Order: sequence, then structure tokens, then C-alpha cells
Amino acid sequence: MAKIETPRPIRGTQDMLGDSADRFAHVVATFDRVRRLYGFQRIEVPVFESTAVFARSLGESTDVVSKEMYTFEDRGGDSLTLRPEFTAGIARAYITEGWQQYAPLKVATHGPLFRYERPQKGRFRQFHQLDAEIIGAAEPGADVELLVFADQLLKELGISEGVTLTLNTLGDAASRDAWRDALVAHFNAHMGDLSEDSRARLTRNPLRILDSKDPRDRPIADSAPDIDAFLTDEARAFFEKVTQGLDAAGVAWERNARLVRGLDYYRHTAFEFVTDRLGAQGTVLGGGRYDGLIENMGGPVTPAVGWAAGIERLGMLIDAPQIEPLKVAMAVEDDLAMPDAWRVISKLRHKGMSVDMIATGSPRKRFDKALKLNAKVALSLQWKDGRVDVRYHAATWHDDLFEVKAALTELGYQG
RNA sequence: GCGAUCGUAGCUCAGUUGGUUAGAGCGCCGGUUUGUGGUACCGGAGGUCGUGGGUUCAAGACCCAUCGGUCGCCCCA
Repeated sequence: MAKIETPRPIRGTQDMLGDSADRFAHVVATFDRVRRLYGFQRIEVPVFESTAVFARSLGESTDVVSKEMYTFEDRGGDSLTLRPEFTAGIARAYITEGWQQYAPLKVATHGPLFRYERPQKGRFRQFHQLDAEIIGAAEPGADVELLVFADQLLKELGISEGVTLTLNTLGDAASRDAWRDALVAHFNAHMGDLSEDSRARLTRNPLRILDSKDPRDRPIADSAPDIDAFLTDEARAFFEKVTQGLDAAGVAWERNARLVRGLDYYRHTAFEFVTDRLGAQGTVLGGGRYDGLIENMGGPVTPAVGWAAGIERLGMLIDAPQIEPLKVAMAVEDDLAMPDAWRVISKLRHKGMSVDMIATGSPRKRFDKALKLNAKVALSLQWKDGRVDVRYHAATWHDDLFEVKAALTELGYQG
């Protein structure tokens, strides 16, 4: 008989049990609670889409499209892709589902995303994000609301201490183009001193040189011009309204003039909440304004702004969530007591108490195992003189014990 | 795609300059005291030391390859 080989889990996927699953659930629950405070509707969008949805959204980033996405052909020969981000799918839904009628639309969702990457700390091939978007709102107030929402979420998760909001503006299209030209000129003038990677970036994605990690690039990146000198009056006013709003709402922020986005449809505000507690993956929550995206996808000109945050990364930063302990652990110390056990456990659960039962393995050991469940109340069912004998294990009487005892008395059990 | 580092029981890990039959804790299984107690005590099962080659009288340990984990680079929508 050949040994059956168990299929291995896919690289970059996770199985969660216990602490990591509790952290995950707590992050999602907190998000769902806070998002209601800000009037964001829950939406659901598909996990896979036509490849064109993401290819269009990612546009020029051919590397990302060709190497980083999970793309496959279905049986009908259509090219499909597992979503690598939320925004493109939501933008598609906004157009194809006629959601324009609800603009400005505040929506929130969360779920799995897929990117074909080398896993490392806080980086997986199937990972999970929270996502919030405001679509159809051109005013800086939308940016402010989204940022205040994000800030409150991090505060309620208890991780605002080691996390700072870094903020930049990419200006409007005119500002951005002018800045980009100036940066290319600057980097071209220092071409010889740039790292090999950055020399390649110069043609492909010059803005990215600004946040290069290579020490050879730092002096050149640091001396590069900020966007400020290239901002139009409108763009400057927009950014000022955003920062004024944050100040008024009591949200701490830092300007990071090196914070950029590679894609052209990003305009105005770009932001990241960053930490040094996650190794090389410093960004906890990031987003910005993408006024050009929906138009790029064949929809009407539609301003929009949004953010996303990695659930796993947030889960690694929070304190271990307090899990409500089990109320009752019940040891069934004799198989003859099983019918009574089902009667009792059903009664307690229908009264809203959490109960678990130990009724397998050596009868002698069941009581020990029940104690190890660390429930508020431990009780045992034994068989004595032809009937069930109920016993409690408690040092002192307390409310939970009275509650359990009252329920058992209703069923006619003494003890 | 590139680099560093680690793979010993179900889990967390010991294992000396290479030297008899590879260990512990937890978990699992069984036993002990017939008790308002017992999260105890005693015992047992469980390992081709990731896999395949090589060096050696002798390899868990050294060398090579390969697979996997972790971390970093690239990328970051």
C-alpha cells in the first residue's frame, strides 16, 4: 500500500485557529462597528472579475499585471482574475450596477485578496483587507471623513500609539505632470549616482525613486523638489482644506513629501498610516483620491477617494482580544447519564448560556478535562443509585452558579 | 526572479569536538485514590532526525543537491 501523500497548503495561504483567528475576528468586528458610526453601507463584490477590470485599473503597470495577479482562463475561454484589490471591482460595480443614482456613495467591505508574491512578514498570497470608499464626492470633506474614520478605527483597535498618519498631495493632473517632469529632470541630472534599480525606475516609474531604500539613492531623492512649488492654486487649496479638517477633528498627521502613488489616476490626497513594528511592511492602512479611475474604466467622470487596510497586519498589532470565557463546562462521568446530559446541555444553551460537554474518553479523566476548559462554572453528571447526581465545582457561590442551578432545578435536578 | 536563515514526536523545543538503544514539556491513550474532588500522581503509544546523494570505522550533527518554512531585496494596485 503506497503511502497517501497529503496535499500541501498553497504557499502564502494561512490556516487560522485560536489566537490568530480571534485577532482576525476582532479586527473585522471593530471595523464593522465603527463603519456604521460613519454611515458607510456594507457592500459585497465578487472575488473574481474579468481580467480587464484590473488590467484597466492598473494600466501601465505591466509588471504587476503580468507577474503579480492570479489570472486564468475559465472553460469558456474568458480570462478571469482573482481580485488583487477592492477598488477596481467596486468602481466596476458602480458603473455596471447604476450606483451613480446613490452618489455620493459611502461603502465598506472586507474579504480576501490575491497577489502572486513572495510571502514575508505581514505579506501573503491570500490576504485580507478592510476597505472603505466614498464615490462621487469631489470635496476635500470626503477625504477628511475617510481619514477621521480610519483614525478612529485604529484608536478603537488600540494601536494608534505606534502608528502615525503620513500625508501628501499629488495635486491635480496639471500639478502632477509638472512635478513629474521636474523629478525626471532632477534624476536625469544625477543619473550616474543612482542605484541600478533606480536607473531602471527612471523610465518605468520615476516617482518611486523618491521612496527608494537604497542608501545611494537617498541623497538624490532627499534633494529632489517637493510638489509644493508645482501645485496649482486649486490643488493647494484642496490640500489645505484636508489638513485643516484633520486638525479640527483632532487627527494627528505628518507631512511626507516623499509619499507617492505609481498610477496616474491618483490625484490630490495620498496617505498611509505607518508603523515600525511590522518589519519591512510598514503600511497598516493606505489610500488616497483616485478621481481618474472610473473614467479610465469607461464610466462617467467621477471623483472618488478610499482606503484599505490589511486585516492580518492589524491583527498582529493589537493586544490579544479578550475572549468571553465559556460559562459552563459539564463532565459526564458515566455513560448512563448521557440522556440527562443532552437534556441539561440543551436547556442551558437555549437559555443563552455557552456550554461545552466532556463525555468521551476515560470517565475518570472527564472531570479533569472539564476543569481545564476554564469555564465560569464546572459541573459533573454522575450515576448513583439508578439516577443522575449533579455536582458543582466552585470555591464560592456566584451569579453564574446560581443561574445554572436555577435552570437545573427547573428540570428537576437537585444538587 | 534574487539573498540570508532554519527544518528532530501532533505542538514547543533540548541533543556537547561526529561516538552505544535520539530526549523533555504540553497534548493524546491507559491506570491509581469512590471522592462536594483531582487543572493531581503513575504508566504507555507516538520519530526513516524534511527528502536524495556524498564524506567517514561511525552522521540528527560535516559537504552537495532538492523541497518546505521564516525574514529581507525586487514589486507594492
